[in-house]
Amino acid sequence: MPRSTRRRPALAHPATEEIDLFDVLHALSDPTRMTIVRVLRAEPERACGTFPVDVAPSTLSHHFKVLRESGLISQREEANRRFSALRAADLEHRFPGLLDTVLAAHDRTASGAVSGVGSGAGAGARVEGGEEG
Amino acid sequence: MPRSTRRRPALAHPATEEIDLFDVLHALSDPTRMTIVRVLRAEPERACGTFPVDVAPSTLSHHFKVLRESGLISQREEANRRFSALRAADLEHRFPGLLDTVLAAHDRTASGAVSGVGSGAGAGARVEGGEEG
DNA sequence: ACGTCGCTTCGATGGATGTCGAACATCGCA
DNA sequence: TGCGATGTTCGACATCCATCGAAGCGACGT
Repeated sequence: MPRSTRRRPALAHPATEEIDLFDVLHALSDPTRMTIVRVLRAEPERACGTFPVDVAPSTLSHHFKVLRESGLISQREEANRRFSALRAADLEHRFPGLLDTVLAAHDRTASGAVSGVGSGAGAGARVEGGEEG
Repeated sequence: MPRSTRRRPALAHPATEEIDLFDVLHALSDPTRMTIVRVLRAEPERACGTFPVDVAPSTLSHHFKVLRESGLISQREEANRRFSALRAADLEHRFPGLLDTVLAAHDRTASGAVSGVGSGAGAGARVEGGEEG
């Protein structure tokens, strides 16, 4: 048995045509998850623990699961790290313009919120999502 | 005191600039409310009880309240009837293209679900599309 | 080998949510 | 004035949801 990176059940992602609009809207209606999506939109990939959100690891894991099962993100395992990426192309194919428009709407609301995205100084930097609990 | 059509506290609507994206997304993430919005998009105004949804009157009232407080619809009282209308212009002003894009996404998923609601508006309000990797 | 790191799963918890039925208020009509 | 239509509010209820802490598991460094 290969002891490689495949012990746990392979991460389940919905196919592009299976992506449900209500799931997407629901996933996007949470500030923490919106922050994650926004960060992911500025970077091709990122490890789970490096997002500028202020929640417990278990909570973060839950949010990633919601995002993944909604089809918004994909996750890839590498060693003991899990990298997430926005399924921008799939989303664009399934719901043209949706992601851009929603993200633009959020930008308009909280303009210039995601600090340090792309600079690698994300850990510790807080964004606008996370204190509403 | 004129005991005319203003006994109940006037219906509270958020100002255009007060409309919250998360409230809108959450309101739209419910199938019943999505149906209401879709119907309203094809008609300028409609009485509450005339929507093709299959829920109890009290439940419907709840959904209208959610929609109104999210800023998606406005409600006007006339006699003992309450007419609802989509705040399309306000939404467009606040979040350009959002409503059209979300509705188009839903049309794409379940085309022809709402009886009598033919896709009326919705053409080309797309914002800067095309960017994914 | 042992401990640490990264992340998940489990169990619990408090709050929000969708749903209903019953009761209430307003208006129009006979 | 009484009744039916329209729609709301209230109370109840089951479910979902975001959150946390504790425990577990695989990978890696010392």
